[in-house]
Amino acid sequence: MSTTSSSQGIDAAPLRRRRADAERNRVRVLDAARELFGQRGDEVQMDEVARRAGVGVGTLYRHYPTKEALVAAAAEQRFSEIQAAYRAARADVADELEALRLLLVHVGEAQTRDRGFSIVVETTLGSGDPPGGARAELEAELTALVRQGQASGVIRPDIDPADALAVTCGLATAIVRRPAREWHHYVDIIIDGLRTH
Amino acid sequence: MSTTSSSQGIDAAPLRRRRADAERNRVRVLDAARELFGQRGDEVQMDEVARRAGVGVGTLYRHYPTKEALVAAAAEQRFSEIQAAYRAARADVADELEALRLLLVHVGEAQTRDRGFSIVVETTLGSGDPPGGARAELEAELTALVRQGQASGVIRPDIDPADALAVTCGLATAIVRRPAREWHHYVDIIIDGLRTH
DNA sequence: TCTGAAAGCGGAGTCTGGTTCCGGATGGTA
DNA sequence: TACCATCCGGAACCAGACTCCGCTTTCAGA
Repeated sequence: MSTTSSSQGIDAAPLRRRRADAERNRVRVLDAARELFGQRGDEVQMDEVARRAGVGVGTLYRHYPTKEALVAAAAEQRFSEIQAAYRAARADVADELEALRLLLVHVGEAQTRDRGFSIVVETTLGSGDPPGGARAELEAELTALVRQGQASGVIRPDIDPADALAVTCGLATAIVRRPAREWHHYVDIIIDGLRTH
Repeated sequence: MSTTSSSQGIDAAPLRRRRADAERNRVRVLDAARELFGQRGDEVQMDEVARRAGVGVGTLYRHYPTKEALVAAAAEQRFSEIQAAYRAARADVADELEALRLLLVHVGEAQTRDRGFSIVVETTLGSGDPPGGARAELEAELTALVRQGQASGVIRPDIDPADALAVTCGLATAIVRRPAREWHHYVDIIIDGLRTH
Protein backbone atom coordinates (compact mmCIF):
# COMPACT_ATOMS: atom_id res chain seq x y z
CA MET A 1 0.00 0.00 0.00
CA SER A 2 2.45 2.54 -1.19
CA THR A 3 1.24 6.10 -1.25
CA THR A 4 1.81 6.59 -4.92
CA SER A 5 -1.54 8.21 -5.67
CA SER A 6 -0.29 8.74 -9.19
CA SER A 7 -2.18 11.11 -11.42
CA GLN A 8 -4.75 8.47 -12.30
CA GLY A 9 -8.39 8.18 -11.50
CA ILE A 10 -9.93 11.30 -10.03
CA ASP A 11 -7.50 13.80 -11.45
CA ALA A 12 -8.43 15.29 -14.76
CA ALA A 13 -5.92 15.34 -17.61
CA PRO A 14 -2.68 16.83 -16.22
CA LEU A 15 -2.05 18.97 -19.29
CA ARG A 16 1.08 20.45 -17.81
CA ARG A 17 3.34 18.40 -15.58
CA ARG A 18 3.13 19.41 -11.96
CA ARG A 19 6.20 20.80 -10.31
CA ALA A 20 8.07 18.27 -8.20
CA ASP A 21 7.48 20.07 -4.89
CA ALA A 22 3.78 20.38 -5.66
CA GLU A 23 3.50 16.66 -6.27
CA ARG A 24 5.43 15.90 -3.10
CA ASN A 25 3.06 18.07 -1.11
CA ARG A 26 -0.01 16.54 -2.69
CA VAL A 27 1.08 13.10 -1.54
CA ARG A 28 1.85 14.34 1.95
CA VAL A 29 -1.55 15.98 2.21
CA LEU A 30 -3.29 12.86 1.02
CA ASP A 31 -1.40 10.70 3.50
CA ALA A 32 -2.22 13.01 6.38
CA ALA A 33 -5.85 13.13 5.29
CA ARG A 34 -6.08 9.36 5.09
CA GLU A 35 -4.74 8.93 8.56
CA LEU A 36 -6.73 11.66 10.28
CA PHE A 37 -10.07 11.34 8.50
CA GLY A 38 -9.75 7.59 8.75
CA GLN A 39 -9.46 7.76 12.50
CA ARG A 40 -11.78 10.60 13.40
CA GLY A 41 -13.88 11.32 10.34
CA ASP A 42 -15.34 14.69 9.65
CA GLU A 43 -14.45 16.18 13.03
CA VAL A 44 -10.86 16.63 11.89
CA GLN A 45 -10.26 20.21 10.78
CA MET A 46 -8.45 21.32 7.69
CA ASP A 47 -5.84 23.16 9.75
CA GLU A 48 -4.95 19.93 11.50
CA VAL A 49 -4.51 18.06 8.23
CA ALA A 50 -2.27 20.85 6.98
CA ARG A 51 -0.18 20.78 10.14
CA ARG A 52 0.18 17.01 10.01
CA ALA A 53 1.21 17.20 6.38
CA GLY A 54 3.70 19.96 7.19
CA VAL A 55 2.17 22.46 4.77
CA GLY A 56 -0.09 25.51 4.95
CA VAL A 57 -3.85 25.36 4.46
CA GLY A 58 -3.49 27.15 1.16
CA THR A 59 -1.62 24.16 -0.18
CA LEU A 60 -4.45 21.85 0.81
CA TYR A 61 -6.89 23.92 -1.15
CA ARG A 62 -4.69 24.19 -4.21
CA HIS A 63 -4.85 20.42 -4.57
CA TYR A 64 -8.36 19.76 -3.28
CA PRO A 65 -10.97 22.46 -3.73
CA THR A 66 -13.05 21.63 -0.65
CA LYS A 67 -12.91 19.55 2.48
CA GLU A 68 -15.44 17.20 0.97
CA ALA A 69 -13.17 16.64 -2.02
CA LEU A 70 -10.24 15.88 0.25
CA VAL A 71 -12.24 13.39 2.29
CA ALA A 72 -13.36 11.74 -0.93
CA ALA A 73 -9.84 11.61 -2.32
CA ALA A 74 -8.55 10.11 0.91
CA ALA A 75 -11.20 7.41 0.74
CA GLU A 76 -10.68 6.61 -2.93
CA GLN A 77 -7.96 4.08 -2.14
CA ARG A 78 -10.38 2.00 -0.07
CA PHE A 79 -12.53 1.44 -3.10
CA SER A 80 -9.65 -0.09 -4.99
CA GLU A 81 -8.67 -2.20 -2.00
CA ILE A 82 -12.22 -3.52 -1.74
CA GLN A 83 -12.35 -4.24 -5.43
CA ALA A 84 -9.04 -6.12 -5.24
CA ALA A 85 -10.10 -8.18 -2.23
CA TYR A 86 -13.42 -8.89 -3.84
CA ARG A 87 -11.93 -10.05 -7.13
CA ALA A 88 -9.50 -12.32 -5.34
CA ALA A 89 -12.29 -14.08 -3.46
CA ARG A 90 -15.06 -14.04 -6.01
CA ALA A 91 -14.18 -17.32 -7.68
CA ASP A 92 -14.80 -19.24 -4.47
CA VAL A 93 -18.38 -18.13 -4.25
CA ALA A 94 -21.52 -19.97 -5.31
CA ASP A 95 -23.67 -17.39 -7.07
CA GLU A 96 -24.19 -13.70 -7.69
CA LEU A 97 -26.02 -13.23 -4.43
CA GLU A 98 -23.12 -14.64 -2.44
CA ALA A 99 -20.78 -12.47 -4.48
CA LEU A 100 -22.89 -9.50 -3.50
CA ARG A 101 -22.68 -10.53 0.13
CA LEU A 102 -18.92 -10.70 -0.21
CA LEU A 103 -18.87 -7.20 -1.63
CA LEU A 104 -21.06 -5.82 1.14
CA VAL A 105 -18.96 -7.49 3.80
CA HIS A 106 -15.84 -5.88 2.38
CA VAL A 107 -17.57 -2.52 2.29
CA GLY A 108 -18.74 -2.99 5.85
CA GLU A 109 -15.29 -3.94 7.05
CA ALA A 110 -13.76 -0.89 5.42
CA GLN A 111 -16.38 1.21 7.16
CA THR A 112 -15.55 -0.03 10.59
CA ARG A 113 -11.90 0.68 9.89
CA ASP A 114 -12.05 4.03 8.11
CA ARG A 115 -14.45 6.73 9.21
CA GLY A 116 -13.72 8.94 6.25
CA PHE A 117 -14.66 6.12 3.93
CA SER A 118 -17.94 5.74 5.81
CA ILE A 119 -18.79 9.36 5.21
CA VAL A 120 -18.16 9.04 1.51
CA VAL A 121 -20.24 5.91 1.14
CA GLU A 122 -23.03 7.30 3.23
CA THR A 123 -23.30 10.63 1.50
CA THR A 124 -22.22 10.24 -2.07
CA LEU A 125 -22.43 6.64 -3.24
CA GLY A 126 -24.35 6.56 -6.45
CA SER A 127 -25.02 10.26 -6.64
CA GLY A 128 -23.64 11.17 -10.02
CA ASP A 129 -19.96 10.66 -9.35
CA PRO A 130 -17.37 11.19 -12.04
CA PRO A 131 -16.55 8.08 -14.04
CA GLY A 132 -13.06 6.65 -14.04
CA GLY A 133 -12.43 6.47 -10.31
CA ALA A 134 -12.29 3.36 -8.20
CA ARG A 135 -15.59 4.30 -6.65
CA ALA A 136 -17.41 4.40 -9.96
CA GLU A 137 -15.80 1.09 -10.86
CA LEU A 138 -17.09 -0.54 -7.71
CA GLU A 139 -20.55 0.82 -8.38
CA ALA A 140 -20.41 -0.61 -11.89
CA GLU A 141 -19.37 -3.95 -10.46
CA LEU A 142 -22.31 -3.95 -8.07
CA THR A 143 -24.71 -2.96 -10.81
CA ALA A 144 -23.49 -5.70 -13.11
CA LEU A 145 -23.74 -8.23 -10.30
CA VAL A 146 -27.38 -7.39 -9.65
CA ARG A 147 -28.22 -7.61 -13.34
CA GLN A 148 -26.50 -10.97 -13.70
CA GLY A 149 -28.13 -12.28 -10.56
CA GLN A 150 -31.51 -11.28 -11.90
CA ALA A 151 -30.77 -12.94 -15.24
CA SER A 152 -29.76 -16.18 -13.54
CA GLY A 153 -32.74 -16.01 -11.21
CA VAL A 154 -31.15 -15.73 -7.76
CA ILE A 155 -31.93 -12.04 -7.28
CA ARG A 156 -35.52 -10.79 -7.22
CA PRO A 157 -36.47 -9.24 -10.55
CA ASP A 158 -38.59 -6.37 -9.22
CA ILE A 159 -35.72 -4.14 -8.15
CA ASP A 160 -33.35 -1.87 -9.99
CA PRO A 161 -29.58 -2.11 -9.47
CA ALA A 162 -29.72 1.45 -8.20
CA ASP A 163 -31.93 0.21 -5.39
CA ALA A 164 -29.15 -2.09 -4.29
CA LEU A 165 -26.81 0.89 -4.30
CA ALA A 166 -29.20 2.93 -2.18
CA VAL A 167 -29.55 0.09 0.27
CA THR A 168 -25.75 -0.06 0.48
CA CYS A 169 -25.74 3.61 1.50
CA GLY A 170 -28.26 2.64 4.11
CA LEU A 171 -26.01 -0.14 5.33
CA ALA A 172 -23.35 2.50 5.81
CA THR A 173 -25.61 4.58 8.00
CA ALA A 174 -26.65 1.59 10.04
CA ILE A 175 -23.05 0.60 10.66
CA VAL A 176 -21.91 4.09 11.52
CA ARG A 177 -24.86 4.83 13.76
CA ARG A 178 -24.56 1.65 15.76
CA PRO A 179 -20.98 0.44 15.47
CA ALA A 180 -21.18 -1.78 18.51
CA ARG A 181 -23.80 -4.07 17.00
CA GLU A 182 -23.05 -7.12 14.95
CA TRP A 183 -23.31 -5.44 11.59
CA HIS A 184 -23.07 -8.71 9.68
CA HIS A 185 -26.72 -9.11 10.57
CA TYR A 186 -27.55 -6.06 8.50
CA VAL A 187 -25.86 -7.66 5.55
CA ASP A 188 -27.78 -10.89 6.16
CA ILE A 189 -31.05 -8.99 6.17
CA ILE A 190 -30.26 -7.18 2.94
CA ILE A 191 -29.00 -10.26 1.13
CA ASP A 192 -32.02 -12.34 2.12
CA GLY A 193 -34.21 -9.43 1.13
CA LEU A 194 -32.71 -9.44 -2.35
CA ARG A 195 -33.12 -13.19 -2.84
CA THR A 196 -35.76 -14.68 -5.11
CA HIS A 197 -38.26 -16.84 -3.25
CA MET B 1 -53.42 19.06 14.35
CA SER B 2 -53.40 22.12 16.51
CA THR B 3 -50.03 23.43 17.50
CA THR B 4 -50.63 22.90 21.17
CA SER B 5 -47.22 21.41 21.97
CA SER B 6 -48.29 21.47 25.60
CA SER B 7 -45.69 20.95 28.24
CA GLN B 8 -45.84 17.19 27.85
CA GLY B 9 -43.39 14.71 26.54
CA ILE B 10 -39.92 16.09 25.99
CA ASP B 11 -40.13 18.94 28.48
CA ALA B 12 -38.94 18.14 31.95
CA ALA B 13 -41.08 19.02 34.94
CA PRO B 14 -42.09 22.69 34.53
CA LEU B 15 -41.45 23.57 38.16
CA ARG B 16 -42.45 27.15 37.61
CA ARG B 17 -45.20 28.07 35.15
CA ARG B 18 -43.89 29.81 32.06
CA ARG B 19 -44.91 33.35 31.43
CA ALA B 20 -47.72 33.70 28.87
CA ASP B 21 -45.60 35.57 26.32
CA ALA B 22 -42.85 32.99 26.60
CA GLU B 23 -45.23 30.17 25.87
CA ARG B 24 -46.69 32.05 22.95
CA ASN B 25 -43.24 32.54 21.48
CA ARG B 26 -42.28 28.93 22.01
CA VAL B 27 -45.24 27.82 19.93
CA ARG B 28 -44.47 30.35 17.22
CA VAL B 29 -40.88 29.19 17.04
CA LEU B 30 -41.91 25.57 16.84
CA ASP B 31 -44.40 26.29 14.08
CA ALA B 32 -41.83 28.23 12.07
CA ALA B 33 -39.29 25.46 12.59
CA ARG B 34 -41.74 22.79 11.46
CA GLU B 35 -42.51 24.64 8.29
CA LEU B 36 -38.98 25.62 7.33
CA PHE B 37 -37.04 22.53 8.40
CA GLY B 38 -39.80 20.40 6.94
CA GLN B 39 -39.38 22.01 3.53
CA ARG B 40 -35.65 22.57 3.34
CA GLY B 41 -34.07 20.58 6.15
CA ASP B 42 -30.81 21.53 7.71
CA GLU B 43 -29.96 24.24 5.20
CA VAL B 44 -32.39 26.58 6.94
CA GLN B 45 -30.55 28.96 9.27
CA MET B 46 -31.54 29.82 12.80
CA ASP B 47 -31.86 33.50 11.86
CA GLU B 48 -34.45 32.62 9.27
CA VAL B 49 -36.48 30.57 11.72
CA ALA B 50 -36.38 33.48 14.17
CA ARG B 51 -37.48 35.93 11.52
CA ARG B 52 -40.32 33.71 10.40
CA ALA B 53 -41.44 33.28 14.01
CA GLY B 54 -41.25 37.02 14.55
CA VAL B 55 -38.77 36.78 17.43
CA GLY B 56 -35.03 37.28 17.96
CA VAL B 57 -32.50 34.46 17.82
CA GLY B 58 -31.99 34.77 21.54
CA THR B 59 -35.55 33.63 22.04
CA LEU B 60 -34.98 30.54 19.92
CA TYR B 61 -32.06 29.55 22.05
CA ARG B 62 -33.87 30.19 25.32
CA HIS B 63 -36.38 27.51 24.38
CA TYR B 64 -34.14 25.12 22.45
CA PRO B 65 -30.49 24.95 23.39
CA THR B 66 -29.14 24.00 19.95
CA LYS B 67 -30.24 23.83 16.35
CA GLU B 68 -30.24 20.07 16.60
CA ALA B 69 -32.66 20.25 19.53
CA LEU B 70 -34.98 22.51 17.58
CA VAL B 71 -34.94 20.24 14.55
CA ALA B 72 -35.71 17.31 16.81
CA ALA B 73 -38.53 19.14 18.59
CA ALA B 74 -40.01 20.17 15.25
CA ALA B 75 -39.98 16.55 14.11
CA GLU B 76 -41.42 15.11 17.31
CA GLN B 77 -44.97 15.61 16.12
CA ARG B 78 -44.37 13.34 13.14
CA PHE B 79 -43.61 10.47 15.44
CA SER B 80 -47.01 10.79 17.11
CA GLU B 81 -48.73 11.11 13.75
CA ILE B 82 -47.05 7.95 12.55
CA GLN B 83 -47.96 6.11 15.70
CA ALA B 84 -51.58 7.22 15.37
CA ALA B 85 -51.82 6.21 11.72
CA TYR B 86 -50.14 2.93 12.47
CA ARG B 87 -52.46 2.06 15.35
CA ALA B 88 -55.50 2.86 13.28
CA ALA B 89 -54.45 0.46 10.52
CA ARG B 90 -52.78 -2.27 12.51
CA ALA B 91 -55.90 -4.38 13.07
CA ASP B 92 -56.31 -4.94 9.31
CA VAL B 93 -52.95 -6.57 8.97
CA ALA B 94 -52.10 -10.26 8.88
CA ASP B 95 -49.05 -10.67 11.09
CA GLU B 96 -46.23 -8.84 12.85
CA LEU B 97 -44.15 -8.66 9.72
CA GLU B 98 -46.91 -6.93 7.82
CA ALA B 99 -47.40 -4.63 10.78
CA LEU B 100 -43.73 -3.81 10.58
CA ARG B 101 -44.08 -3.07 6.89
CA LEU B 102 -46.94 -0.76 7.69
CA LEU B 103 -44.78 1.05 10.21
CA LEU B 104 -41.88 1.42 7.80
CA VAL B 105 -44.15 2.68 5.06
CA HIS B 106 -45.50 5.35 7.38
CA VAL B 107 -41.97 6.31 8.36
CA GLY B 108 -40.95 6.44 4.71
CA GLU B 109 -43.91 8.60 3.79
CA ALA B 110 -43.17 11.05 6.56
CA GLN B 111 -39.61 11.21 5.29
CA THR B 112 -40.58 12.17 1.79
CA ARG B 113 -42.82 14.86 3.21
CA ASP B 114 -40.66 16.31 5.98
CA ARG B 115 -36.94 16.81 5.53
CA GLY B 116 -36.38 17.72 9.14
CA PHE B 117 -37.94 14.46 10.19
CA SER B 118 -35.59 12.61 7.84
CA ILE B 119 -32.60 14.16 9.52
CA VAL B 120 -33.78 13.12 12.92
CA VAL B 121 -34.47 9.54 11.90
CA GLU B 122 -31.23 9.27 10.01
CA THR B 123 -28.98 10.63 12.71
CA THR B 124 -30.53 9.88 16.05
CA LEU B 125 -33.01 7.04 15.87
CA GLY B 126 -32.17 4.57 18.57
CA SER B 127 -29.17 6.43 19.91
CA GLY B 128 -29.99 6.79 23.55
CA ASP B 129 -32.88 9.19 23.30
CA PRO B 130 -34.74 10.40 26.36
CA PRO B 131 -37.72 8.26 27.29
CA GLY B 132 -41.20 9.74 27.33
CA GLY B 133 -41.25 11.33 23.88
CA ALA B 134 -43.21 10.12 20.90
CA ARG B 135 -39.98 9.00 19.29
CA ALA B 136 -39.08 6.67 22.13
CA GLU B 137 -42.61 5.33 22.08
CA LEU B 138 -42.37 4.49 18.40
CA GLU B 139 -39.06 2.77 18.98
CA ALA B 140 -40.62 0.74 21.77
CA GLU B 141 -43.45 -0.23 19.46
CA LEU B 142 -40.99 -1.39 16.83
CA THR B 143 -38.97 -3.34 19.34
CA ALA B 144 -42.05 -5.07 20.72
CA LEU B 145 -43.20 -5.90 17.21
CA VAL B 146 -39.93 -7.61 16.37
CA ARG B 147 -40.00 -9.62 19.60
CA GLN B 148 -43.57 -10.74 19.03
CA GLY B 149 -42.85 -11.61 15.43
CA GLN B 150 -39.94 -13.73 16.53
CA ALA B 151 -42.07 -15.44 19.16
CA SER B 152 -44.76 -16.26 16.63
CA GLY B 153 -42.18 -17.38 14.09
CA VAL B 154 -42.63 -14.94 11.20
CA ILE B 155 -39.49 -12.92 11.92
CA ARG B 156 -36.06 -14.53 11.77
CA PRO B 157 -34.77 -15.34 15.25
CA ASP B 158 -31.11 -14.45 14.68
CA ILE B 159 -31.50 -10.68 14.88
CA ASP B 160 -31.93 -8.25 17.71
CA PRO B 161 -34.72 -5.65 17.69
CA ALA B 162 -32.01 -3.01 17.72
CA ASP B 163 -30.87 -4.36 14.36
CA ALA B 164 -34.29 -3.57 12.95
CA LEU B 165 -33.93 -0.07 14.32
CA ALA B 166 -30.54 0.36 12.71
CA VAL B 167 -31.87 -0.85 9.39
CA THR B 168 -34.66 1.69 9.71
CA CYS B 169 -32.03 4.43 10.01
CA GLY B 170 -30.52 2.97 6.89
CA LEU B 171 -33.86 3.13 5.14
CA ALA B 172 -33.91 6.82 5.98
CA THR B 173 -30.55 7.37 4.32
CA ALA B 174 -31.55 5.42 1.26
CA ILE B 175 -34.74 7.44 0.86
CA VAL B 176 -33.06 10.78 1.41
CA ARG B 177 -30.12 10.02 -0.86
CA ARG B 178 -32.25 8.87 -3.75
CA PRO B 179 -35.66 10.41 -3.34
CA ALA B 180 -36.61 9.90 -6.95
CA ARG B 181 -36.49 6.12 -6.74
CA GLU B 182 -39.40 3.97 -5.77
CA TRP B 183 -38.54 3.70 -2.12
CA HIS B 184 -41.22 1.10 -1.42
CA HIS B 185 -38.72 -1.34 -2.91
CA TYR B 186 -36.36 -0.65 -0.06
CA VAL B 187 -39.08 -1.54 2.39
CA ASP B 188 -39.81 -4.73 0.44
CA ILE B 189 -36.18 -5.72 0.62
CA ILE B 190 -35.96 -5.12 4.34
CA ILE B 191 -39.21 -6.89 5.14
CA ASP B 192 -38.30 -9.93 3.06
CA GLY B 193 -34.91 -9.90 4.69
CA LEU B 194 -36.47 -10.08 8.12
CA ARG B 195 -38.79 -12.95 7.22
CA THR B 196 -38.23 -16.48 8.45
CA HIS B 197 -37.66 -18.92 5.60
C1' DT C 1 -55.00 49.76 40.36
C1' DC C 2 -50.33 50.16 41.21
C1' DT C 3 -45.65 48.42 41.71
C1' DG C 4 -41.31 45.77 42.17
C1' DA C 5 -38.71 42.36 40.52
C1' DA C 6 -38.38 37.98 38.19
C1' DA C 7 -38.78 36.34 33.66
C1' DG C 8 -38.26 37.16 29.07
C1' DC C 9 -36.79 39.70 24.85
C1' DG C 10 -33.87 41.35 20.80
C1' DG C 11 -30.09 41.44 18.21
C1' DA C 12 -25.33 43.01 18.14
C1' DG C 13 -21.32 40.61 19.07
C1' DT C 14 -18.42 36.30 19.77
C1' DC C 15 -16.41 32.16 18.17
C1' DT C 16 -15.40 28.37 15.24
C1' DG C 17 -13.99 26.42 11.22
C1' DG C 18 -14.02 26.34 6.11
C1' DT C 19 -12.17 29.03 2.29
C1' DT C 20 -9.62 32.87 -0.15
C1' DC C 21 -5.86 35.95 -1.29
C1' DC C 22 -1.48 37.66 -2.16
C1' DG C 23 3.42 38.81 -1.38
C1' DG C 24 7.34 36.10 -1.30
C1' DA C 25 9.98 31.59 -2.37
C1' DT C 26 11.22 27.87 -5.70
C1' DG C 27 11.85 24.69 -9.59
C1' DG C 28 12.88 24.15 -14.16
C1' DT C 29 14.21 25.86 -18.58
C1' DA C 30 16.74 28.75 -21.93
C1' DT D 1 22.80 32.18 -14.23
C1' DA D 2 18.50 34.46 -15.00
C1' DC D 3 13.83 34.55 -15.65
C1' DC D 4 9.15 33.61 -14.69
C1' DA D 5 5.40 30.42 -14.16
C1' DT D 6 4.20 27.74 -10.49
C1' DC D 7 3.71 27.04 -5.81
C1' DC D 8 3.87 28.15 -0.89
C1' DG D 9 2.34 29.87 3.87
C1' DG D 10 -0.69 31.69 6.74
C1' DA D 11 -3.15 35.96 7.84
C1' DA D 12 -7.55 37.57 6.65
C1' DC D 13 -12.27 36.71 5.35
C1' DC D 14 -16.86 34.98 5.87
C1' DA D 15 -20.87 32.23 7.12
C1' DG D 16 -23.51 30.59 10.47
C1' DA D 17 -24.25 28.67 15.19
C1' DC D 18 -24.51 30.46 19.68
C1' DT D 19 -23.99 34.09 23.87
C1' DC D 20 -24.62 38.14 26.52
C1' DC D 21 -26.62 41.96 28.49
C1' DG D 22 -29.34 46.22 28.80
C1' DC D 23 -34.13 47.00 28.14
C1' DT D 24 -39.17 45.41 28.30
C1' DT D 25 -43.08 42.79 29.90
C1' DT D 26 -45.74 40.02 32.88
C1' DC D 27 -47.96 39.23 37.06
C1' DA D 28 -48.18 38.48 42.24
C1' DG D 29 -49.06 40.93 46.11
C1' DA D 30 -50.43 45.19 48.38
